[in-house]
Order: sequence, then C-alpha cells, then structure tokens
Amino acid sequence: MNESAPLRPLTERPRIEDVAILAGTSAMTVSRALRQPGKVAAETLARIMAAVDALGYVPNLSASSLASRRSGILAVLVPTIGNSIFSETVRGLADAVAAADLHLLIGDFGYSDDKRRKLVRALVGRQPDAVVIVGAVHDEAVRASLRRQAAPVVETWELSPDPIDMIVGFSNFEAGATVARHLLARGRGRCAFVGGLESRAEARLAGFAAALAAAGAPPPETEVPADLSIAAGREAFGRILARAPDIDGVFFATDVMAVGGLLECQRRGIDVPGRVAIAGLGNLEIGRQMQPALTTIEIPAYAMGHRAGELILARLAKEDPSASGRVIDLGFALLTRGTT
Amino acid sequence: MNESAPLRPLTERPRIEDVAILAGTSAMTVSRALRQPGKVAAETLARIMAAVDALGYVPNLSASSLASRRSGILAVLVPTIGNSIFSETVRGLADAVAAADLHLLIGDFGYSDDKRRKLVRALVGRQPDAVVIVGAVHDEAVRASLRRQAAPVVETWELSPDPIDMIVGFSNFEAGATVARHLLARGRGRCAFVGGLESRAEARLAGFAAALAAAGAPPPETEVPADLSIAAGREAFGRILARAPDIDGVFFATDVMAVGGLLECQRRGIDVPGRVAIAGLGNLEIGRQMQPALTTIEIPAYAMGHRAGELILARLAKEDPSASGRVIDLGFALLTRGTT
DNA sequence: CTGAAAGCGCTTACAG
DNA sequence: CTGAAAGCGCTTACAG
Repeated sequence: MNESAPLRPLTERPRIEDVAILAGTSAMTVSRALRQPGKVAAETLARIMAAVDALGYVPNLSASSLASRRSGILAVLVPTIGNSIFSETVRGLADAVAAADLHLLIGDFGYSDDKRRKLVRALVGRQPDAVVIVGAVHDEAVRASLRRQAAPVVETWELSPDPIDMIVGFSNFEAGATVARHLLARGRGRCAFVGGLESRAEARLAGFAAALAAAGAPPPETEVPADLSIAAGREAFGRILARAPDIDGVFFATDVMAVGGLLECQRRGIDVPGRVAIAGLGNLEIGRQMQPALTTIEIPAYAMGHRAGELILARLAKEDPSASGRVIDLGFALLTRGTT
Repeated sequence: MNESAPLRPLTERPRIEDVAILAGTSAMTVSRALRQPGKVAAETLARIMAAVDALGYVPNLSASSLASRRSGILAVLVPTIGNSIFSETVRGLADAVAAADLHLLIGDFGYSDDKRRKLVRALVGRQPDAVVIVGAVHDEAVRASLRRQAAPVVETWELSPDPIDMIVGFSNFEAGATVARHLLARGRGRCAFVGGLESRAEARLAGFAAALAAAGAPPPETEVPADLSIAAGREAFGRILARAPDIDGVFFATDVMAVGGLLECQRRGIDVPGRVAIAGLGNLEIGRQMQPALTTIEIPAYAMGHRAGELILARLAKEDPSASGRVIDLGFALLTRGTT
C-alpha cells in the first residue's frame, strides 16, 4: 500500500493538500504552480495540473485572501444598476482591469446616502483591493472609513477639489452652463431645468442658472421629476408648461427624461425646436435615434471607468502613492442636433 | 500600568482581539456580540460596542468565511449588465434577499460561453452561498462544476426540464408562438423574425415558426442583428424589407430592436400597423412611450429574480433539498397596443 | 453568560 | 527548484 489516497469523503471540495498528495508533492509547490508556473519544474507542473484537473480543484479564495492580504476584489458602488449610462462606466472599468485578476463586486445604493453608508461598511469588510464610486462622496463618515483602509479609492462623474483619494470626472457645472449658453445663442429667453436632487444634477442646474444670469436672462423654472424615466420627463415637462406657458428652452438632466419631453411635445403638437428647444445629457442611443435627434451633452461615461481602472492598476503595481489627491477632468462635448 | 493598550501600529486595521482587549473580554465574546447580541450580557455588550466604535472595527469577512464556511456571497451571472431588463431581474433578486446578509457578486459574461466558463470558475473559488444565472446553462462542464459545489443554483429566463438545481422562467417558445398567432389573427400572412443566436431568442423563433407552420403560413424571414440596439433593429428591418418587400408582420426578440423597426418605418413613411405590424418582447418603457405604443410580450423580469431569491433563502434556511429539480414557470402576457 | 483550544485553507517568509 | 513551519483573523465545538 504505497499509494496514500486522501481519506476525505468525495463530496467535500478538494483542498490544496489533496492536490499535493495526488501529485506527490507539497502544498507549497502546488500553490506556486498555480500562481507562478514558471518557477516550477516542467515535470512537477504537469503532474500538478493533472491532479488539479482530476480533482476539479478550485482554490478557496477566502483562504488565499486571508493569507495574502489581497482580496482580488474591486468594489464598485453605483447609484443604481438599472441605468445603462452607469453600466458604461462599469464596462470601462471592467475592460481596464480585465488582465489583472480583480473581481468587480458591484453594490447598488439606490441613490440613498444611508444605503451607501451600509454598503461601504459591508464592502470594507471584504477587504477590497480598490474601490470605485460613481459620484463624489460628501458624507464625512463614509469618507473617513474609505480613507482608513489602505486601498486606492477613485470617485467618478464629478470633480471635487478634495477627493477621498483620486477622482476622475467632468464638470457638471460647466455642462449646465454650456447648455444654457447654447440655448441663449438659439434665441431662447425663457429656460427651464428638469432634474433631481443629487449632487450632479444640482451642479448642472447651478451652472445652467449661472450662465443664464450672466447673460441677464431670467432664472430657470425648475422641476424635480419623480424618477429618471421617460414618463417622469413627460410629466415634469407638462408641469413646467402649465406653470410657465412661455417657456422656450428646456434642459433635462438626463437624455431619458429629455426623450419624455420630446415625446410629450410631439403628442401635444408642440413644434420642436420651433416653439420649444430641448436638450439632454448623456448621449444615449434613444436620443440619437429620435426624430428629430436630441441635442445633448456627451459625457465620458466609458472613459471615466476605464481611467479609474488604469489609475488603480498603476497604484497597485507601483505602490506609488504620488497619484493621491489627483483630480482628472475628462471633459464633455455639446452635440448639437435637431431639437435645438 | 493596568491598562494594556494594543501594541500594533494604529495604521493597521484592528482585529477582533484588539476589540476584546479594549472591552476587557475575549475574542469569542466579541464575535458573539456582533452576531448574536441577545446571547451576551447587556453590560458586556455595551462595552464591546463602545470598543468597536472607538476602533472603527469592521470584521474581516475573508476570515469569517474561512472559519464559518459561509461566504455571504450570492453570485449572479448575467449576459450583460448594460441591459436594463436583466437589471430588473437583479433588482428582484436583491430585494428578495435584502434581509439576509448576502452580498451580490455580479459577473458579466458578455453573452460569451467561454467568458461564462471562466467566470464560473472564478466565482466558485469565492465559495458563494448561492448562484443565480440569467439563462439556462447548456455547457456540460459548467453544469458539472456548479453541481459539484453544495450551494443552491437557480437558472432563470428559460424553462428546462433538466435544471442544474432549480429554474425560474417562462417559455420563450410559447412567447414566440403567441406573437405568431396574434399576427395571424391580425391578418398578417408574411412574417419575419429579428433576433440573435442565443438560446432564448432561438426558442422564441422556434415557437414563432412553429405557430406559423401550424396555420399553414410560410416560414418567417429571419435576420440576425449586429447587437441588441435600436440601430441594429433599424438595420435588420431594412435588410428584411429589401429581401422581402411584401413582409407585413415583424417580431423582434427584444423591445429595443422593435423600437428601431418602428422608427425606421416612421422615417420611411411606412404605415404601422397598416402596412407592417410590429411586436417586441420585454415591455420596456421606451416601447410603451412610443407613438404608436409597441405591442409586446410582458415577461416576469423582476418576478424571476425575486422568486429565485425566495427559493435560495428557503433552501439556505431549511436545508431543504426537496426543491431541487424544481421548474417554476412564471408565464408571460401579450400586451396588444398600437403597432399591431 | 463566557472563554481556551483547535482549525478553516491558503501564503509568506525562510531555509536548503 | 522544493518544502516545513508559522500565521492570516475569524468561528466552531466544547467546557465550565
């Protein structure tokens, strides 16, 4: 009886030791073979790989995280996974880190600060190797708990002079101002804004209002939509028109709502852009495909995620803390189309 | 010197032992206090909580996973996170398991079987407590590796007589047949189908073709779109019309593409539904808001996720394996609207 | 109600 | 190129 087969029941998952026994080597060497195959003799490697296949061995990542102090997790916090424009950012991030083996652990905080706080606590417990957040974090408790851990943190979609660690975004304020100047240039004297209460929409409104004021135009009518849907855009537009029938230019904080505004105009027989000009933000496909096509602010949704991923990889590789405090402005572009 | 402060540098994350020392108790009791506060004396509990707050202690979940053999992870595999209808399913799932503390680890396999295989390997290493997959898995290697682990697995969005473990879906075949019968009832004799090559779209096409054949109608023209976008729907519709100008009814495998078909008709001045009837699947908001509104198959996107979550919780709670092999059909509904 | 001991399955130094 | 020892930070039984 030279062969010492593992005595554990077959229903249990094999451990590294089981592989080692089957391959006639040690757990150490199996571990090395799996992570740095070049450092193991070819023949040993072959025996180990055969054993891995035979047993269907998959390393227990909880154990390796614990031992190596690297979790392999990239935590991603988004306001909502149901929004395709945020998923562009996630896609950019995933593409950027595809080579490194980091898993994206995606948490959805439903636009709620309270849920975000809980999510951060939960994620910190998983010891993420890095954290990416859609939106800048303004809650001091959350900022502190993210700072406390050593992992790089990238905020996105906004600019802030004081990032937790790094931030990659664009100026929502300038985007709003750019739309206002565009509407003014199109001869619109009575403008409105439709958007929610989170910080990015507020910054767009602030820029929009500032540029109107600078031109001596009246302050914008504003409406807060029920959510970010087409229907909410329709309804908000209807309320604005009821309140201020002379409105001739509307900036919606997102394209989806702007499409609602446009469809509502078409339903009511309101000429766009003859009577009312409409602009959105996001350059989503639906806006591009509408007839007339929607004027919009194109934002670097994919690029922000991709750049965030690159920053993280650089930091993880070089242990280079010099990037900390970095603020990267990726800009935006006004796409003038049929609705203005 | 009675007070023995922890000697570790403050930059390192506190461990349970640090909390125990500060609270004047043992690691065991801290662990218990955090998980089953009712089993710890009120006074001890208060001291522990104060210590937790003072140190900003967050348990290392890699260590607890390893020790408890529960990861707290619910692995979710989706074809793409960029599709809002799949995120409905994820939302349903998240809502169902919100009370239990399970984190959703979402993996995106980009509609690629190869990427899905890798993803499954990676996820299995994280020892998920449960797995939910959008789509049935037909790859035998993947099925085997999911079966090997003890965790419950729920497939969704399809029905299959032989699930890996449990499956919650609807009949894509019947959905296709229902649309065909509806178009026939509307007097359409020359139908077409636009949809991709994955199993769900194929089942819809099979049902669509079968119902046409049963009625003695000619087999459908079919077009495979470049992707699932509005633009792809437009282009596929254009190709169909070029090939078969007498087409009078088109079923698109998803609403987004169907909207493309509708917009293309409007651009070309083709009367819908007078000359061509159009139907989609998904009951997405954009289809509802179009003018005319899109006829569609409403599918239980949210409900499938929610039910999957309930099945998982039941299994996790009762260790009840009787649900295994269960096939749950949540059905669908034809919503007849303006385009047919 | 509380705690000392053992162990979860890996990896990190270190030695050879 | 390979391996024995120690330890990552928790929880599980068990004892009291």
